[in-house]
Amino acid sequence: MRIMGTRIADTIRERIEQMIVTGEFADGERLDEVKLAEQFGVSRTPLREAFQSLAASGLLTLEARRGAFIRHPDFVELVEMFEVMAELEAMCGFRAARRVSEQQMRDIGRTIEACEAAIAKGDFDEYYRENETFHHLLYEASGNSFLAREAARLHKRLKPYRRMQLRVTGRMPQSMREHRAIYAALEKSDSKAAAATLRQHVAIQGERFNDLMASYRQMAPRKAG
Amino acid sequence: MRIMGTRIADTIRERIEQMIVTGEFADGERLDEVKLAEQFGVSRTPLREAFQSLAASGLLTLEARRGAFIRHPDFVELVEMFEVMAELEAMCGFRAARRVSEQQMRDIGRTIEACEAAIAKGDFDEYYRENETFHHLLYEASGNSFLAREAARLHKRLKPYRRMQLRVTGRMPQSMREHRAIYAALEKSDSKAAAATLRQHVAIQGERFNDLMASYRQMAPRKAG
DNA sequence: GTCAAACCTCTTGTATACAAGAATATTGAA
DNA sequence: TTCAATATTCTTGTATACAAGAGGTTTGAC
Repeated sequence: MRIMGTRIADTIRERIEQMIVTGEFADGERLDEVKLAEQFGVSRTPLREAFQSLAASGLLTLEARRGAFIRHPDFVELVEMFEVMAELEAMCGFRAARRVSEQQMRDIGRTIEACEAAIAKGDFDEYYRENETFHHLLYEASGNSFLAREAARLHKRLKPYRRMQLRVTGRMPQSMREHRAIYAALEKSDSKAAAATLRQHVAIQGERFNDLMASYRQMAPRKAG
Repeated sequence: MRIMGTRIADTIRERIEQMIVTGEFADGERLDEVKLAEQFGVSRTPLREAFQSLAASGLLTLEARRGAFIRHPDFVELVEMFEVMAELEAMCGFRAARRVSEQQMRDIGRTIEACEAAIAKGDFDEYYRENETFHHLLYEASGNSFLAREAARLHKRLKPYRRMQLRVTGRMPQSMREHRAIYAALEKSDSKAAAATLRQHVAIQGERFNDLMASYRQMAPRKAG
């Protein structure tokens, strides 16, 4: 990809995006243009461009003549989004099973081990980072760069809520087993198994559904969902 | 969805979007801010906001300090995009087979007939519109509003290229048979059949691959693909 | 005391002015 | 003539000024 010259608007966009995905804003919160501009030491112009861009990615909502709002998806929409995410990841896995290179397999193997090591250490932030790398490697391994970008985009958008899920105890060992199963499926070039395992890994169903719902109510008590 | 007050930026966005998806701009063309602003009778500000929004949707590319460019996907990327589109539509079909309402089935049936009537009349524009409605109804029938939005988004982005495909002769009867098959699968609540037929219907493979490639070379001769 | 209407303030939307980087033309030398 | 360096022009990026709508507040009537 082409290296872009430094535009303030782009910098601002990334900073705000970071703030959003780390859950810095509450649901329904309005992002004050003048306050943020002041805070970043820029004018409203680049800030508004950043808003536009973020809104198009779905990270915030622009309401005409009312402003930019953080609108967490309601519970139903969140489940819908995870449903699509699961399918995109399954699609990546399906294709990756046939196309993944040896180098990519080594990289994926390494992140799996890093995830397990992080859990052993109890370092959740590191687990989180490594897990993210694991999934991004899978997207790339699909061999479909458009698919990889779209998957990464939705992955980012779900970030605050995935984090929420991870807080739930007891899921880690299961998650680790799934990582291993995905790896095995890729190694055997078993497209269907890779897809099915990934779909299972990401999907919100069974116990995980209840876990998510519980965390969700805690995080966004205003909405019924 | 909330009705938004009239913002010039939004209007401009839609007008430019329309121009893009109807293929009004050539590949690599730069969209001149001042010229367009003049043409629309507005200042550069709302125009630039529209650019940001369009860029985020992938309809144009912003290059820092160089401007907004129409960058048609190269052939490989186009095939990748259709691959994802096929999967999204399959996903919609899979879910729709279980969830579609009777009213929705009637609407879908009507668009199928309208498509066939349009072909009989040789009215390609009308066929095109009705076909678009057919697919949008399917997205909605999936029961997953997020999926429906994402599918519609990609559908829009592929619009110029789908049109290209349709010019190829002889595909229409096959396409019509597929519409009927999709309808039948939905009627039987056969998720797998609905998914498979839709995937087949949208995917670029076999003869269709060659057709697309031929049209593509004609449309965008600069790129090798 | 409550409701409604007018007014005021605050925020967003748009236009314009200014700054800075790209692209291009021009000039000079080899 | 060709290449390179510099100057000029043109376009984008950012800041600021201005316009207009939304929300809240105050005032008045019932």
